[in-house]
Amino acid sequence: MDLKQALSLLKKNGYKYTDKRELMLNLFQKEGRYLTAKEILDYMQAKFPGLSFDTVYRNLSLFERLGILEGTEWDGERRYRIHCNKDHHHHMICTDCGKTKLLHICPMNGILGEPDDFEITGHKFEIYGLCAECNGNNKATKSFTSNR
Amino acid sequence: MDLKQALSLLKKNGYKYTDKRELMLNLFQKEGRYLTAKEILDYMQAKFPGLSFDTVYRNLSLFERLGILEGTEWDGERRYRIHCNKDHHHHMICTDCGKTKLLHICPMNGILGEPDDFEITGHKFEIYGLCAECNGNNKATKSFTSNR
DNA sequence: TAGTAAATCGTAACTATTACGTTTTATTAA
DNA sequence: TTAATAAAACGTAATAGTTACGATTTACTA
Repeated sequence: MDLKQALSLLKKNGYKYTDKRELMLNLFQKEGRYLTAKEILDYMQAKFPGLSFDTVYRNLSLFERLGILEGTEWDGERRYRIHCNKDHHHHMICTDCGKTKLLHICPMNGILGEPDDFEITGHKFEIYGLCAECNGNNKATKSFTSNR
Repeated sequence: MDLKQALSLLKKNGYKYTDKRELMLNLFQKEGRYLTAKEILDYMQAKFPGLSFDTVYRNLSLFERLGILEGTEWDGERRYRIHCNKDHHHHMICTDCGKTKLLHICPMNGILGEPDDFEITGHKFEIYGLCAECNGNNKATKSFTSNR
């Protein structure tokens, strides 16, 4: 998912293209990792000091609904990243910085037939850990690339 | 995990056996499904009107630490169930009532070797859906078995 | 360029969870 | 059996993440 696709998705569904949304999408594009609402707000307030959580959360859920972002949760906090354009995939996730590695395996392939007394609506497979940078306690690598 | 095991685990680690803990463990034992802190509090306040969230949460985290309970999260809420004594397992979970089915497959077996630039610390594989009872919108089945 | 529907602001409310000083209670040992 | 004490629970407040809402601003359209 790149900005052009996101833009046309917004337009197609009758949503407006604002400078806040542009900055937010740019951030996700640039980082390509899972971010928390707080991280997003902090980053965006550098450019838009008055930006509120309402705007961040509203857009996060809109973008997720449109398939621009994909979300998950760990350590009791919801996180989002730009949607990978792959058909169906899972992630290996660094729980420290949110960076991901694509997994090319889906455990659902090993589930033989749906049990007749249970209607499957979804599944989750994620591997958690520490990427090389975070494992080395290199705190500097956790900041936004734009701040380097 | 049954009550006797839980009891000896508490004793062995120097924790007290109180009537609140007994009721709480009984509830998990009897239900055998994922419960939220709120559900637990509601149930227990029938017997102990003054029971506080502090007690519920404190014991939940203690029981999880001791391996008496196992926890997960969905719909933005943390949930716990009595620990299955199986070695390593995953669950198919009814997101409506919290009932589970044991899965005898672990996707980690399909991961060939650990990538050298990522230290794996954990993983999560859960299948979500609706059990037969909840799928039939039979709301009555969602109450505690003790209240039937 | 005016109208309007959506987005944002500023802030409050809500929910889940954690924290803490005080009181009560289970356990241990005299 | 009782006294000592360490843990548990109570009552309540604080915190964190998220959602909600009326008023204002802004992007889009006709």
